[in-house]
Amino acid sequence: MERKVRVRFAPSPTGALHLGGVRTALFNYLFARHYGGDFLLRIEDTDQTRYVPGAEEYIIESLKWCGLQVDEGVGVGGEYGPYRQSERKEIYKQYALQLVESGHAYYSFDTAEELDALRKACEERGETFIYNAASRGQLNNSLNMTPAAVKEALDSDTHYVIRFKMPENQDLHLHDIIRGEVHFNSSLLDDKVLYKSDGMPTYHLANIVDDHLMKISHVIRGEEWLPSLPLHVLLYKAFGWEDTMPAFAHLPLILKPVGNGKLSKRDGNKMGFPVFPMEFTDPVSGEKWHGYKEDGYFPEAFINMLALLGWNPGTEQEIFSLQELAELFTLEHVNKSGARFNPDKAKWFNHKYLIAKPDSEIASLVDDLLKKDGIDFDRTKLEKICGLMKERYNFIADLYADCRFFFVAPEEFNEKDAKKYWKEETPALMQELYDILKEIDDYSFANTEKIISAWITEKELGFGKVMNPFRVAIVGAAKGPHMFDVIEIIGKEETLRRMEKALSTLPSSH
RNA sequence: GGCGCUAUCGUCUAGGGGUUAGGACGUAAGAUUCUCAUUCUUAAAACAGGGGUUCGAUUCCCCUUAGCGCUACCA
Repeated sequence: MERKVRVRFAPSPTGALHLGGVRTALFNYLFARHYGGDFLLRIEDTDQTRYVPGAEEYIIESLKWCGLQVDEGVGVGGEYGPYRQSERKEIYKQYALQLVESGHAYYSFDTAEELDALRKACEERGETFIYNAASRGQLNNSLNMTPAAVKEALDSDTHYVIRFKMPENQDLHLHDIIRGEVHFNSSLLDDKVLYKSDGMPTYHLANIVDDHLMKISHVIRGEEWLPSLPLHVLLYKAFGWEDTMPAFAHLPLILKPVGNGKLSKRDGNKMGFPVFPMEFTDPVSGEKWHGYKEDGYFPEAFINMLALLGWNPGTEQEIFSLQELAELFTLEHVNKSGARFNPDKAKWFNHKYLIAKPDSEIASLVDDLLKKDGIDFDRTKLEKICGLMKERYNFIADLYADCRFFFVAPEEFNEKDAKKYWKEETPALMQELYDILKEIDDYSFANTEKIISAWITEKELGFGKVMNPFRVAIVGAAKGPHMFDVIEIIGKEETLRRMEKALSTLPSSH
């Protein structure tokens, strides 16, 4: 049976989308692109208590920044909408009722408090309370009531939920594309709530109904859902949708760089790397979180890094465009074990993308920063600077910070470097160099190099003795590219001005 | 506790019944440059443990251990 590939990313708008979520979205996107299918975005907002205003917009913006184009769903539309679960309330109720009628589900009138007490009591006895065939006969539900009593309870104001009637002692051999066969026994599973007393479905019901209705062919989601797989498969069976049930693939989790557990929101601000694609401020707590975007990561680098977390191409290539990833991506190369996130490698990816960018593009990014600082700088020279300097940095902001001396004369000289290179004989030497520089009009690398090298050689001065203090005078510190490059860019006038300042500021003798 | 998943350098991973177990990040050393970086070279660094199966297991099976996940009227 050839079915059109249709996959969905179905986040819950309970806050910002974190790394793991973005990766799930990415894998779904790549899978869809690889097989020429559809990538849908569905918002699973069935828990009104955890709803965070702005989260949905954040998710959409993040996907956009990452370049993951949604084909169908919230914000895009499509023929299977609405794609926001809160707008599909009536649909779920109808399906929940259908399950009750077919005997696959039942009404449960137990209160949360009663159940909590039961769980606690069992725990104290060292037992595990499971709401299933073993216990449902003693509990307050429609299975133990006459039809009339059920009707009466339903008609009154009594709160109720609808639970799935988990079959007894069924061995389930389920298939996961990534993990192969996974085995469960239904006796250890519980009668999960499908329909809540507030009239909303739980994830389990809404998920199955929507995936069915939206003709989803493959469910690619995080490993945290693997324990729910038997319930979901049983739900498909109960509805009689087995033939069109999607295939399942459970992705390995992304773990903290250090310590135990999966990556969480908290790690971001604490460990010095973002966990969110973009900056996010919690509207309730006011807490602000870093984002990859604002921290200076290129979306391509961010995506590339994420793609290699749990997937590999089977070759030694590491740098891929989104396009290439889509061509190469298959679920066969996704691995099973959780991956520790490595912030250093994330920076390295950004470095790779930075140096691969044309100088003109970097220049325009740096120009934005210059404008912010109110500096107007020659664009051709700026491009040259970027070409000269980009190899050294991971981020544009760092490059800019280190290139400031090109744009503005150093306000002061690095004390350590000045002390190291500005020796007793230096002022005289620099004065001599200044006089030579003053006579030169062509400040091209080739010309200044020719003249100054000749002078150094002739006087047997040694390059270090001249170039190091010269650098301190011009750059302000012992860093930066080749000096002839530097003065070619800043030009004669500025070179002489900086020399004058150094000669008048730095000690004339020790 | 119960259930499930997982297990190759510090980290991400390739590989796979016989290999010098490969790459990348990071780390260290050396080389180079007028400085700082870059770059280049090199190095250290792994098959969790125990049983099987086999002529031969890191690879296949079992157990143990460890890690992770789930165990809500959250997703």
